[in-house]
Amino acid sequence: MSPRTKKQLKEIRRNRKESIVASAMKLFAENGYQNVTISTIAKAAGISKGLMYNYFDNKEHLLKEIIIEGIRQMMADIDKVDTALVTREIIVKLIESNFQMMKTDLQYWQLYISVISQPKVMNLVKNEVMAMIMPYLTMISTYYQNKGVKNPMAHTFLVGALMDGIALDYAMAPDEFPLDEVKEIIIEKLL
Amino acid sequence: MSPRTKKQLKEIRRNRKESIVASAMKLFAENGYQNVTISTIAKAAGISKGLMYNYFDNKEHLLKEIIIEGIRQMMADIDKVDTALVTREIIVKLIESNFQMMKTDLQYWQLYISVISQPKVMNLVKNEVMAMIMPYLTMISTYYQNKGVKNPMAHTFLVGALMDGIALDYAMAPDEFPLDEVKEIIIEKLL
Amino acid sequence: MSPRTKKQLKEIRRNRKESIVASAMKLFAENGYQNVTISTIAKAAGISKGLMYNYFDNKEHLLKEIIIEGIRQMMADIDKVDTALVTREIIVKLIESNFQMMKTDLQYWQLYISVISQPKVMNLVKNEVMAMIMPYLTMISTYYQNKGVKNPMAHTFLVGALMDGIALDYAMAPDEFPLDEVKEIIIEKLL
Amino acid sequence: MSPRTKKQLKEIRRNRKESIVASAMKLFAENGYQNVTISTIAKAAGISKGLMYNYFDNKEHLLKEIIIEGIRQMMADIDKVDTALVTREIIVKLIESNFQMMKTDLQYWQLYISVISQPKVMNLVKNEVMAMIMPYLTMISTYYQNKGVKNPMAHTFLVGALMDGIALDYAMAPDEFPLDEVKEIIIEKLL
DNA sequence: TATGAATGAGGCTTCATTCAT
DNA sequence: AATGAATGAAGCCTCATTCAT
Repeated sequence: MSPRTKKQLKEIRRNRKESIVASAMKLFAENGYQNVTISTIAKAAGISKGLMYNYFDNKEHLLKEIIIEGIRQMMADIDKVDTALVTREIIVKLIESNFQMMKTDLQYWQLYISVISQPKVMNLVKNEVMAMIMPYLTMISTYYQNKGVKNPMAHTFLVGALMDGIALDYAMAPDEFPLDEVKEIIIEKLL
Repeated sequence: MSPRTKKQLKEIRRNRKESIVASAMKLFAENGYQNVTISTIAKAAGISKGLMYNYFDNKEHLLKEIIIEGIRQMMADIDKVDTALVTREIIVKLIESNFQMMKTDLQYWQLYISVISQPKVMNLVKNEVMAMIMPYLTMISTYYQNKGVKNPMAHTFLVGALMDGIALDYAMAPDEFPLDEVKEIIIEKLL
Repeated sequence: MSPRTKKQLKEIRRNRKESIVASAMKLFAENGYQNVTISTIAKAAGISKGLMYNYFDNKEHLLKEIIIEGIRQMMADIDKVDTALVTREIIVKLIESNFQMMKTDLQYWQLYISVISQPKVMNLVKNEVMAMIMPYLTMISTYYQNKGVKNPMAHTFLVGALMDGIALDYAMAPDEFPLDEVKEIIIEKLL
Repeated sequence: MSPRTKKQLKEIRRNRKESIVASAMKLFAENGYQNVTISTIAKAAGISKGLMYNYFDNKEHLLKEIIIEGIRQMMADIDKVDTALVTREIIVKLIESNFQMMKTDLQYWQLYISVISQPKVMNLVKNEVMAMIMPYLTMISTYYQNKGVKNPMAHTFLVGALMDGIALDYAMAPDEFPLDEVKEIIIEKLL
């Protein structure tokens, strides 16, 4: 029998990788990075432990790739927002995008929260996360500056913390948290 | 030497337990629950590994007690706030208390955050945490009700999430986060 | 294309095998048997991991073949020495051949030494090695006998040990070991 | 029951450590460092895998300690040789000491050989081994200098290599190697 | 013949927990 | 009550070998 073609192999690898990432993301989000073993992920993905290392160098890299992949996907959404202008309208859109993503990608947000709340784990992906967040923080900061508030930086930190806190609480009890109403209050009172 | 009285023994036990909890809390907060060994805690508390199990059934129970003890201590501070009335003044005091505690007990907050952000771990202490937090959430809710806002519950959730988010971000970078300015904005725009 | 003749196929196999052996010998010598993976060898030989097993039953057999092949090659050189006569001149030539090979095939000597110094591994190739070395030991022994020394066998062992020791030390630090001067001393004092 | 006294504990540790070192030395010597697992050593020493790490930081440290301990013990013997003078008599004694040790501590020599012949392993203990050997090499070098040979360094290297080679061959087949006769030849022809 | 995905045993190490003293 | 030696179950990772294609 002849060996599989390059295309076939690529397809196999893509599928496997996706299934590993999906399993890992779910497990990491539910239990925290440190409480999930490679063995568990492998089992959840229906493959052997050893094969994990055919796709990821090690556990850390797996986490990193998941975080980065998540960022990339969400960016694809947010990037429809025009980052050049910083009108109130744009900022509102940004916030709304963020809320929308929390609903859509709950699991990813759970993971994100579980990562940033554990310094040891956060350090693994700090750079990537920062690179992702920075442009938006800059936009918000600019917005408050233009608006002429006394303390634009503090406003920015507040909004950032608020979004983190909402993610945290929403992820903890998605059915109870009144995401939309909270969003309205933010838009009304803080922007 | 005459044998120690029961009372003395009890006193020793209490002191020792406190010293274990103190050591463990510090270590957990600094390094994360998973990265601290029983051995390390014992050394820090000046006792042997084996003796630890004379005071705590296992590592998980130790964590539980620490979380609960931490909340109790913080509540003791807050309790000086009069919970019967819900004037704006009182709520401001409540918020200020909270910010004060973040500064004072940074380490504990770090631990608290890292715990609640992991669903599986959170479940271990959910009931206790909820029971202790509830009265304050009720106060805030009542306050917004009295104030006549359209959506008191959502406001309450927002304030709760905000405090969590601030704790999270402040714990992550205490030197950069403008705690006091943020507090002022909250009082001004959200209360 | 017409199907390759049996002869051609055999030729391909032979070449491939040689290329595997060459790659493996180099890698084993540089890194030690245990520190080289089948995967690495395959890559170095420009073939796939799976195909390796078409040429060698397993890693151990590969080592065995390498050792034996190495000895065969070196013997081929030595064999130009006339083993029928055992004049001093011939023995000197033998020793000089040996020194020459250490320089030329340093890598192989390193491997050889690392193999024979581990009893369990040595046993894998003991017979082959012995069979190939024996004739030369016999020559040396005969030489000392003819020379009328009191203890020809001991002299032979000494020379054998000396050659092994030189290989060992020279392989360990080829730049520092004064191979030529040492050779001169041997010829002068021991032959 | 009261806990064991410091003295008792020390005794326990000393015994255990000795038994581990003995098992490990034997196994390392017979199979080579890389072919012996911690698990095997533990089993041979009659203890659990985990306990190994109560006595040695890791496998490398275990090897190091064994090598160093072996060196220390042999030094204790050799050091009776007066290293200040370098008369022929002294050098002869040195060589004889060395031969004596090969007989007495065969296992250790086997280990030594298996270590120096594998670069990767040798690097772990290079410094310690060099420190051990250096003084004697210096003595020998001085001896040949005093004797006025043309090439004292080469003579020293030769003797060093010879001792290594003898250790190698003797360790490989202790019953066949004519240790004493070889020694006599060395003394007669090389000193 | 040829490929590389896939397996699974096994290696090193850590650590919560137990237990003899 | 107190100690720390001892255990054993994992955890991460590697790699020789197999197998579907």
